[in-house]
Amino acid sequence: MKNTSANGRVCVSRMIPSLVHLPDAILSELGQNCQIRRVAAGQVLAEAGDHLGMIGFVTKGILRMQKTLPDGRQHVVGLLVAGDLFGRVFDEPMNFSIEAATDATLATFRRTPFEALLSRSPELERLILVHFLTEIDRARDWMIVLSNPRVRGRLAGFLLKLCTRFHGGDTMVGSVNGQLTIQNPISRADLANLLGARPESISRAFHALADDGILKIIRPDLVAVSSIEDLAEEAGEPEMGDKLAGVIAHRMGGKALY
Amino acid sequence: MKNTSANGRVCVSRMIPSLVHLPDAILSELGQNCQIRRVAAGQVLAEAGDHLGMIGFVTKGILRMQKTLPDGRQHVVGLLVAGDLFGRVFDEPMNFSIEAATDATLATFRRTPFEALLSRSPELERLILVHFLTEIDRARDWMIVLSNPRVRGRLAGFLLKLCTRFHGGDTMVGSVNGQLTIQNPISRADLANLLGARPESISRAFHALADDGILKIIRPDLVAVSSIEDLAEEAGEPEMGDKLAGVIAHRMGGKALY
DNA sequence: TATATTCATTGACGCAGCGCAATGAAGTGT
DNA sequence: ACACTTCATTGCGCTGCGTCAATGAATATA
Repeated sequence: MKNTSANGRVCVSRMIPSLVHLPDAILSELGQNCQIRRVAAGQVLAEAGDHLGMIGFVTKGILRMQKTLPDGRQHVVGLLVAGDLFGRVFDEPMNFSIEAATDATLATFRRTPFEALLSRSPELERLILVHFLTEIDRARDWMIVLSNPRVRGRLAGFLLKLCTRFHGGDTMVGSVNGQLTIQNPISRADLANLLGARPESISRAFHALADDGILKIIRPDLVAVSSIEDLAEEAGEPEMGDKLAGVIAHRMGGKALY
Repeated sequence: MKNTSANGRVCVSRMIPSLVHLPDAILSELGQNCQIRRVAAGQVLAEAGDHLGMIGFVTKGILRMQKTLPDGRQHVVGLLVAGDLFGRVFDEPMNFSIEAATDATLATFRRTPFEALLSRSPELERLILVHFLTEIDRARDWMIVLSNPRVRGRLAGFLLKLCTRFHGGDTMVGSVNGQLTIQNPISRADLANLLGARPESISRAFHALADDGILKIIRPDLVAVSSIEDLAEEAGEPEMGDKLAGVIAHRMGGKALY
């Protein structure tokens, strides 16, 4: 299950592109502690309350952070995709459990050596700091999406987010017959937990959007968006529609949107 | 309006207790860039999209981070209380506007010197990093509260949060006749934007909790909690009730809960 | 003191979404 | 080919909350 790379340099900079500008010495040291780990969909990586002894970067697949509430509700507070980072840099226990939403590949580091390295490398610490800063903004952006009073609106907001942040290997954002296609990487149940709704409501919301001509449901996990502007309008972020429409118009093939 | 402290050491460590353990040299340097600023309730400190040229610590009062949506909805993504930090450490524009929810006092630093100091002081950078780590967890915790499908539940969750995080000078958490009293520092309208509801629903939720005997409404901004356990139950976090009940039982006078 | 303004509250009504339940569709194992 | 499991979809009744509107209470302004 675990597979330590022979060459730290290759391991780290290839698996985690965001680290590529770090000094060679740091990369090499990181590589010595790096372990590649593959996990299957549904596997639990950490439970809330655990003292997770590692820091992990997602290199492939999608993880979900969630909390199971006493009343049985399960709520997803965020998804982790390639390039994202999880685990606690310091001593506190995890506040949320982490599970693999799809088959995934991780690059993990034991916490203690990683923290030591963090203390010695201002570059790495700065990089991690910036990472968490953007993570805060993402969380708050996500709160805005979740604040939409209608399930339809939240779903539309999520689909827009798929187009921007969650594109890439797992979430295919493609183009068929000139139409934008979005592949949803997670199940209806996960989506329901993510959007604060029930699976039935998610299903109804999808078909409501389809009835309004905003998208076409090709498969349960694949939709073709007829009008990105209408989708953004439904999400309550019309300006995002114009921005995306421009980007998509100039995009060919599988290149990332942003 | 602005008032530069003569003695940096006093300014910084007195205004921002969390910095007290920093080396004297750093504190002194911080103090040279520190400006104390008082803002009145309702004042706008920054708009979304602004390149705010400063880093600010809240020393008194409450700020709210919010976004005005194209459809007119206004959503509060978080409150900032004494000890909290706002502004962008690096170059990106603000994603949210910041307004004073109450009269407030801030300790502000010009961004560029602050960043330079950050680069030279691993201690400060570590402190900031840890701060943002806890901020992420708070945002996600808050998402859990907001995920509660009923307005009553979200309100109960908010009141619990008042007991833990938002205690202190502005949010009086007191004890009258053996009952826990909670003073709500923000208006019904703000609360509605914070909890994703309308002011009328907030009002109804308060009175519904009162009808169920969970709390008594003394004034619109002051409630006496009859049973912290019931409140936690309503919020969907019964274990939090037990924890708080224990803490409150051992608490006398105005000492902070946590 | 009288008036205006802001905020909290309460009522009436309609609708969106939840809960439960049944059906359909697709994949898995024997 | 079969049952079995998992997931998506659809129907229906119920309820919480949004919406619109009016009233009350408290503070500010003249």
